[in-house]
Formats: sequence, C-alpha cells, structure tokens
Amino acid sequence: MKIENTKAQMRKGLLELCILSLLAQKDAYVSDLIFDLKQSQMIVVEGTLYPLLTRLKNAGLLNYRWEESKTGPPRKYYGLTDEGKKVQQELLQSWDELHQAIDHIIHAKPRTNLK
Amino acid sequence: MKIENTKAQMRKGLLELCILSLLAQKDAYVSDLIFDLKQSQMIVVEGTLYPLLTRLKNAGLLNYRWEESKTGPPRKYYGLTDEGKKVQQELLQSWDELHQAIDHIIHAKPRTNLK
DNA sequence: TTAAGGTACTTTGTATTGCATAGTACCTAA
DNA sequence: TTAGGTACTATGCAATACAAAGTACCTTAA
Repeated sequence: MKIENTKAQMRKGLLELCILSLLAQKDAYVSDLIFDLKQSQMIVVEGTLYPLLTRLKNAGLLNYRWEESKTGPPRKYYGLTDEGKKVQQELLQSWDELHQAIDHIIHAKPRTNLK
Repeated sequence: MKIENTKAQMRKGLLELCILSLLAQKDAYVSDLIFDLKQSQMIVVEGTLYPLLTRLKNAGLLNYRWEESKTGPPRKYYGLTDEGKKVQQELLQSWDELHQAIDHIIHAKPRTNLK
C-alpha cells in the first residue's frame, strides 16, 4: 500500500539513529533490538537489522562479541565504538533539526500573499 | 559527507509530507515552496521539487494551473486534490507515530537485564 | 547417534526517493 | 535580435529499508 511504502521511506536514515541510540544505552543482540523497537511502536524485522548492523560495523561505528546462549546458538552482541558514539550524537542533532523543521512546516500559518 | 548523506536519507518520505502540508495551506509554485521550506530551515532545491511535484500530480494528489508572471515565464501553481488532502492527513498520522516512536527510543532509559 | 524444531545469522536483489545535472523554453530589457 | 533571468523538463545515480532464500548452530526427543 502506498502509505506503507511511504512509511518505509520515512524510516530511511532514521533507523540508523534508532539503532545507535539503543546501543548507546546498552549492548544488545538482534532480538533485544527488535524487542526494544517494538516497545516504541517501531516494527522492524531481522532481514532489515542484520544488514544494517553489518553496514554500521563495517563503517566503524559498532563492534561486537560472541556470547554463548543457554537456549540456542551463540549470539552477536553489538556495542558502539567511540566513533559510533560521536556519530550517534551528530545524528541526534540532525534529527532534532529535521523534526523541528517538519513540525514548523506542518503547523505553519498560511502565509500572507504579499506578491 | 556521511552525515549529509544520512540527512538526505532522513528526508526520504518526509519531503512529500512537507509539500502536501504547505499546499494544504495555500496553492504555490516551486519558488514559493522553496522559500517556505527555507523559512523552516529545510533546504531543498528545484531539481528535487519538480520531479516530486510531477510524481504527486501523476499520483492524483495535486493539480495545477498556469498563471502569467509579470517578471518572467508563466508559472505552474500547484494545489491539493481531495485525494491529496486525504493522503496529507494520513501522512500526518504516520509522521506523528514515527516521531513519537523515535523520541521514545532516543530518550528510553536503559532496560534492566532480566534475562 | 540421529533427526527435527527452534534460534541466530548471512546474503542478495528489489523498490523507492532525494539529489544532481544537463537541457529546453519563455519572458523582459537593452 | 540578443542576452540574462526565470521556470520547467528529463534523466540517471546513490543510498537504504525491506523481503526472501539460504546456511549454521543448539537443544531436545526418539
């Protein structure tokens, strides 16, 4: 559906900020992240997160360690690098500017026609 | 630059909402829109807006009329169709949900590790 | 010991849109 | 008639969310 498609477009660029923000608070593996995102009404699936995490790790923003699990295979726990923390702050700033801009546009009063 | 690139990604899907919202208030042509967006600290150029407006018109959300100008060529003034108004409201709802989700994620307290 | 189910991860290709750029056309003024 | 400014058209690229198919590891049961 069109609106669903636009919602997916809206998440472009913002999902990275969400992931970095969650990992700024605490190391996590993919199921943790999916759970936390869901708590905030952001529904994302594994097929989206694994490639994103790989991309962020390759960009030097994340590191990971393997941790045994009692219930299944070992898990990859991701955490932020120092660079990741820096980029997370920068993206927060970008997000702040963006959403203020959008709120301003959405709630703007009709401009007077001075032309 | 990486942050600039991510900012562009963040605008995906949101620019449509901005344009529909501006046109919900008042018909406009491209320079009007660029000006209004700039007032809200959203910098967008013509090469971005013309294709977007064409896409929205072809999707049935906009209509336009030509208006003579005293200073140059005629201008295309865009306005919302009824369908456009409806979609604008739906996108507003999507935006509201998205930004609440993101704010929730950004400001979440670290979860307790109950596992 | 083997097999099945569950969990975790990898890989790949598609769809979509913001953006940049090159080009065309119309208008006014000199 | 020409040049500059304004307005618009067209096209292709880059980047990411997503879907889907696949592989691998672990536990449990037979």
